[in-house]
Amino acid sequence: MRKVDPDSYEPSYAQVVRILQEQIAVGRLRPGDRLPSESQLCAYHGVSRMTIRRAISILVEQGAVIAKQGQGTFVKPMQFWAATFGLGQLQNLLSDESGIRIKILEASIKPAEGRVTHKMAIRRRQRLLFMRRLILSQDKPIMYHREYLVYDPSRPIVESELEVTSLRGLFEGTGNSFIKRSVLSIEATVLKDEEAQLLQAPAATAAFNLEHLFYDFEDRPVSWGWFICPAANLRFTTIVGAHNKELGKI
Amino acid sequence: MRKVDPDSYEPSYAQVVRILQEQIAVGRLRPGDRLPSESQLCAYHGVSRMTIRRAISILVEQGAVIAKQGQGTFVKPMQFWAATFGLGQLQNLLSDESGIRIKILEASIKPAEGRVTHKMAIRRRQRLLFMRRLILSQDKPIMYHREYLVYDPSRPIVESELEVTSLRGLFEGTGNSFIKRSVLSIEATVLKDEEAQLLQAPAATAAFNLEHLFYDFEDRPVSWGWFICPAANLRFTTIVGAHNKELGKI
DNA sequence: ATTATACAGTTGTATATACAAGCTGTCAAT
DNA sequence: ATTGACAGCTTGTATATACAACTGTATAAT
Repeated sequence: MRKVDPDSYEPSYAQVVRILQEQIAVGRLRPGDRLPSESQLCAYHGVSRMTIRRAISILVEQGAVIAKQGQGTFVKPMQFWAATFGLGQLQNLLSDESGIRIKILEASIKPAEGRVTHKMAIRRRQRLLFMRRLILSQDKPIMYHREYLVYDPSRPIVESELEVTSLRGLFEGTGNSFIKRSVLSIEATVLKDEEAQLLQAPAATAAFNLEHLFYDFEDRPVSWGWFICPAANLRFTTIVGAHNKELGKI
Repeated sequence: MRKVDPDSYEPSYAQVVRILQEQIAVGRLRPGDRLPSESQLCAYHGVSRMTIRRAISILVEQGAVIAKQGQGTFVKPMQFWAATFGLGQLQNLLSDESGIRIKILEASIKPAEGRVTHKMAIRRRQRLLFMRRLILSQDKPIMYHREYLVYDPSRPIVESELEVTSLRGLFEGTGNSFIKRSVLSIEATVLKDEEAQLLQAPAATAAFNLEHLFYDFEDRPVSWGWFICPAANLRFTTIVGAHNKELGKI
C-alpha cells in the first residue's frame, strides 16, 4: 500500500485523499468496511492527525465515506439516490463557441395575463417584455427560448438582455450580477407544432423543457422562461459510486 | 452584524458559515465582493484562524465563494451551469412507501443479441435474465422498468433481484453491496404503444427515460436497464444561487 | 443475573504556531 | 521611465496540543 511522499509537489492531504479513493475504487476497501482509525493513518503515513482529518473530511463531503463518532469511518455503499445531473452537459452541447448564434424572433411589450402574473408576482396588465429566441449551432436550430422580463426603468435588466446575442451572454452575461438566485425545473415534453417547425424537427418529437425563474436581490422575480431542446440534442449522464479517473475513465 | 456565540450548542465554525451565508443571501455581500480577510474575521468573532478557515472552506465547497491566494475570498456570482438535479426527486415521488407495489411482468432467460452484448461486454448468445417490471402507486402504474442481468452462478445477483418486490429493495436493496458504481443517463422520449398501454397513458405521451448500467467490483457490467416514467409523474427541480432556508423557503 | 462504573479507543471541536506561496504597492537603483 | 528589491498583506499547508463527545467492552458492585 502506498504512503504519502512528503517531497511531492502534491500536498499531503491530497495524497491521502487519492490513496484512499484508490483503495475504494480497486475494491481493497469495500462498502461497510471500516477505514483505519485516524491515529493509525497518522502513524502509517507519517503525517499529523489534522492532515488525516482534512483528507477524510473531504471524502465525507464527496459522500464516499461516512464518519461515526465513537465508532470509526466507514465506506459508504453506492447510493442510487445520490446521483446528480449537472447542466454542465448543456454547456458541452454548446461548447463550440464559434458555431453558436442567437436569433431573436420577437421582442415585444405585452401586458401581463394569466399565469404570468402569478408566477412573477406582479399586477395584472403590468407591462412585460416578451422575447422569443432561437439558438443555432452551425446555422441549425437546436434550442428554442421563450422568456418574460419585467420592464422596470430602475432595473436595467431588460436593456442588457436585449443586447444578448451570444449564448455565453445569455447565462453568465451582463444581467447576471443582478440575479441572486434562480429556480430551475426540467420536464419532458412533446414538441408543439410551432416549436417543431422552428426547430426543424418532425412533429411530436420528444424534448426537454427547462423552465427558469430568476430573482433579484430583493427577491423579486425578474425573468420567467423556458428552453425547449429536442431530445436528440441533449442527454444527461452521470456516474455514481466509486470510479477511478486514472483507470481509463471507465 | 452578528457574532459567534461561544456558549451556543452550535459549533463556532458552523455559526460562521451560517452568518456568512446570511450576509450573502440578504445581499449584504454581493457577487464579486471581497469577504473580510481571515484575520479580520478572527478578530471580529473572537475565534482562531483555523476555525475561520474551516468555515470558509465549507463555503468554498458549496460553491458560494471562491478563495484566491494572495488576494482574498470573493462571493461567487450565480452560475447557471452549477445547477444540479438529483434523483432524490424520484424518491419523493415514491415516498409513500406503503402505496408502492412492484408487479413482475416477465422474467425470462434470453441469449444476448445485438446492442446488449456490446453494452454489457459479453459474448454473443451468453445467457441473460431479462426482466420487465411495472411500478404501481395506489394500484396505478407510474413507471415501467426493463432490465438485463448477467446470469452467473458465482454472482448471486440474479437470485437477489428476483426477490425484489419493493422499490426500496430495487435500489438500496440486496444486490446493492455487489455493485461498485453505475452509469446513469436521462433522455426525453415519447411513449411507444406497448409502454403507453402498460402505463395506461395516451399514446405519444412525453416521458423520461432513465437508463442505468451497473458494474461490480471487478468492473464487469451486471445489469443494464431503463426506467420509463411519464412526464406527468416526474419533474426535476433545483435552486441555484443564494437562498436562505430560514427566510421562508422562498 | 443485573446494573453501575471505569476505561480505552474513536471521531469532533478548538486553539496556537510556523512557514510557504501568491499578489500588490512602494521605494530605490539604474 | 524602467526595472528590481522589498515589505506587507492575502490564502495555503502542516504540525502539536488539548479537551469534548460518543461507543463499546471489561470490570466491579449490587
